[in-house]
Amino acid sequence: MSDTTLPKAYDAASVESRWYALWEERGYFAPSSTTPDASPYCIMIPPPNVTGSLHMGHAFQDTIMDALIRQRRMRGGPVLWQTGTDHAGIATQMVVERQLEAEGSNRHELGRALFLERVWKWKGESGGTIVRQLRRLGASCDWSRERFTMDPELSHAVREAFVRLYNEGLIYRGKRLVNWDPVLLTAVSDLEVVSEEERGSLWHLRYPWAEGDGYVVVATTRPETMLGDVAVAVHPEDERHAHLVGRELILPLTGRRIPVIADTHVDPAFGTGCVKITPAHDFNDHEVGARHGLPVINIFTPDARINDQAPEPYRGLDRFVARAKVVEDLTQAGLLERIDDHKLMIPRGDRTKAVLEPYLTDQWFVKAAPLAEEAIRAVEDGRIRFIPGNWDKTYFEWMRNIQDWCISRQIWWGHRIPVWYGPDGHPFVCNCEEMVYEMAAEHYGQVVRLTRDPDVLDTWFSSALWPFATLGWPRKTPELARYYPTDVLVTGFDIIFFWVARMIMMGLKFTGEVPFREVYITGLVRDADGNKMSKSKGNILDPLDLIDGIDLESLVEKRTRDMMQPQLAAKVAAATRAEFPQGIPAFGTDALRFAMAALAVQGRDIKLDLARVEGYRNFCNKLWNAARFVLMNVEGHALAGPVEARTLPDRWILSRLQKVIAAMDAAMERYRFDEAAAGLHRFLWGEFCDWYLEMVKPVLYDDGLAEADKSHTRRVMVTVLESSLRLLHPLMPFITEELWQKVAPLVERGGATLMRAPWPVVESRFEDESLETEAEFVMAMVTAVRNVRGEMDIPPGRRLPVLVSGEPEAVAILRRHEGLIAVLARLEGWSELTGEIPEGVATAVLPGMRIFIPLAGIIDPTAEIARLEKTLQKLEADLTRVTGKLNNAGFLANAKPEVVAGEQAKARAFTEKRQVLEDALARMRRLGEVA
RNA sequence: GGGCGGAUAGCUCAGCCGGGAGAGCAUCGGCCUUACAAGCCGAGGGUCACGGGUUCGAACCCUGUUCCGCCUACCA
Repeated sequence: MSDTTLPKAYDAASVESRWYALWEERGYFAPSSTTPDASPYCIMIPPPNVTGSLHMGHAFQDTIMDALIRQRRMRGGPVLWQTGTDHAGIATQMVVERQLEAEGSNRHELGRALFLERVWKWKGESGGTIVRQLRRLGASCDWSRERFTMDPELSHAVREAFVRLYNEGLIYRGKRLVNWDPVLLTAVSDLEVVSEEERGSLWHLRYPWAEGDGYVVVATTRPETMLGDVAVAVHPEDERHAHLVGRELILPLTGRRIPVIADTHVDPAFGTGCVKITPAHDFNDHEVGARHGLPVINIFTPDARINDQAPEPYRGLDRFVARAKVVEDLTQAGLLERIDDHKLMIPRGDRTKAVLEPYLTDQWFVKAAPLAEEAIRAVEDGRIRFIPGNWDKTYFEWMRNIQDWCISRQIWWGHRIPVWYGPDGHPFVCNCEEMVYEMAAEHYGQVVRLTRDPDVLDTWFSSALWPFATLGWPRKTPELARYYPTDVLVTGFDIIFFWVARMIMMGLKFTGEVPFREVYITGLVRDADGNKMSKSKGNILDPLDLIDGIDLESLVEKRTRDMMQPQLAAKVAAATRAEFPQGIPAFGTDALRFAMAALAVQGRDIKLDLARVEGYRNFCNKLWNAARFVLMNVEGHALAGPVEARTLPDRWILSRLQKVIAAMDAAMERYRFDEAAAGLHRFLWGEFCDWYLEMVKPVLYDDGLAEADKSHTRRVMVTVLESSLRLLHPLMPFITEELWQKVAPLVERGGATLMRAPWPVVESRFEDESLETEAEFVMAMVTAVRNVRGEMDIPPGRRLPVLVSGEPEAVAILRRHEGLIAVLARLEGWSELTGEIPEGVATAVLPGMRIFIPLAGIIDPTAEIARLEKTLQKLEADLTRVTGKLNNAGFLANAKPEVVAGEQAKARAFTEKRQVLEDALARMRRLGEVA
């Protein structure tokens, strides 16, 4: 097969497999600059979970990042797409713990060191998956700079950040109520709590007076916590209860005397207006207790069993068992007033789904408010811009009410907190383990044993440093100087608080600058029904399965494997069989990427429509065949020198190309990837293929035409294709590279890779507005004839003669391009109408021109009458609307002059067209009667 | 409770600064026209959720309502 011959159909798999490895091998992903004064451009990838695998959200966001990166790279500046992975503390630890459980072991049996060894081993085994998948997407990130959040360099940055914040008093340790996961046995931050409404009960309990008869009724959704009650509160202005304040109650089951206190926290309108106060197990109660100097009685063990603070019968019981027993015992004692059904928000851990408990423990916190101040300002004054813009409201809302951030986790996989305690518990905080002993020796005047804090840091603490830590911070590296602040962050709204806000706080704190100038917030990728994709729903799609295709059985097996809730497997399997009876065909990476871009509408989630992906696979094939056509038609021919457009098609397509380049630039600038994709699709398919290549055929196939003229057309044809490939490359890297390698050398543009070819720029000398108008008229003429042909069911092969009459300019255009029009409309010939309109013609009307197609003998008068009536009907509606406007004095007085003129022109054209159609209709009716 | 977003063709979605409602898919009709049947040429299909307002003119601006989604919040 020669260089310029392509297979008949595009085969994504064979093309894609060739290019990525070569790009990577040759170092094309690393920053380099072809244009010395071009400014640097940098995007930090949101590091995916190192042991995770690629999902649709990654495919979506990575496509967008890669498109931005590839475009900027082609523009010539140094471009860095910093990549890497995250250690995902809790998630990864849980996976390994589950493995141990399956082996009948657990992490405590193994011990910390061996357990960590085991996690590292798991990271080594499964850690390659997601980066391999990222490569399949064509992501052109700089693998030579790949980072992992637990790399020594990054760990050093994490410790450094901790030490600096600690020394400034922005990190502190304190005994606080935190959200406690009794399954995982660790504290989690507010953000890791997912609260959802669940059905529960509201128990109304009677607390008897210590002195005298009677009781107070309090309501609770967690009766077991009454064992830790220390007071009952009423609102200070609640007249019903004012006289009770200061009296004492006997807390049932414990016998403890507890006071009635007054606090504004109580909502007098709710329930009885009396609230039980449990400072150790409720965030609000904790504050109330603190205000009133009440004791804090913790009744739970870390795994949420009742501890020894509670009466003997309850000790050791699980919280829910204890709940049942408390309720039963109160019932026995006649102290249960009633039970109401009640909907309430249940806080669960986002990983374990366990019901969390407010729990009193020693934890490390970041004092967030001072950091938030500057972070708020950065968005207010525009140093950081959210796209779409209204996300800043979400950001401000959270930032202005920010709570201190609990950063310590009682797990093992993560950055260990750089704090050591002396024999008396004095903390030594230091980035370096050796130095900390010197610090301690100095403090105590002798060498002492130190114990390191056992906890690790919240994963997001290290993620917050990602933009600068990956560039070498705290060292002052050239990379940091060059690429920081980075240009744009592309991420989902679900991690604005977790990650975006914290990067901004930390970035400003440690570098004095924002970590990125823009934040492009993407929507979520949902399934065809609009549901969030999740393993438990069984509606996950693996991007690679859209790329490579997958048969039904494998898909079912994949979706039902390793399910957290195996009982759902049958349902998932059935749904999968119903949705994909044939499995999923292979669409290829480029088609998937193009679909992602086309669907990337701002501020909206994506419902993934596989038909759309399929459509863009077809687009790949279309492009492939267009290139095939071009190559076939230039093979063996010399191309003319500089581009010189002589013919209407050549001049038209070049002019259109300039507009597409401008539109593409504008769309990418505004992060309107949907517009970018739609614009290229329309141009290449709807204009280049449907019209230009068809218009070129009569030129190339005309034996009477000089070779020199054909040569110019060939040049234009290749030039436009070559430019289009460059424009398309950011969205469809593989097919464009493959084709460009064959096409570009023909116009002396070849190079080692399209990745580093220059980005197209508008050449205004090719723009030609009036020529475009003329071309549009030509196309309208062709369409008009085709329309008649289609409606009349005249075989496409049948050549038709036409008669025209019209304004001289219109006829002149027809005359100038008669050959072209004849081929495209399959005309036998044309002549200007002189005299009467013959009988039995079909009529088409264009601005300034009437076209009559003699169809005597083959025309069906009934069909033509119907066609004309239909056209007329539409026209009448248009005309009524337009004349309505023109008869409106208000419109004439207020509308802009050009709008009025436009309406007047429309009215004239519509009136003229109506006349022609009415005449045609009359003639056809006569013919119908004769027949 | 507060905030944000959505409702446009059968489906998925565009519609920019207010000025003749669009695309892809699906449907219908005709085509193996020598790049492409993963294709070509045509066609049909819309009470722009509903009510009011502003305006000469509203899918678009204002307002109210309904429905759907998401985020957020301390009602025991």
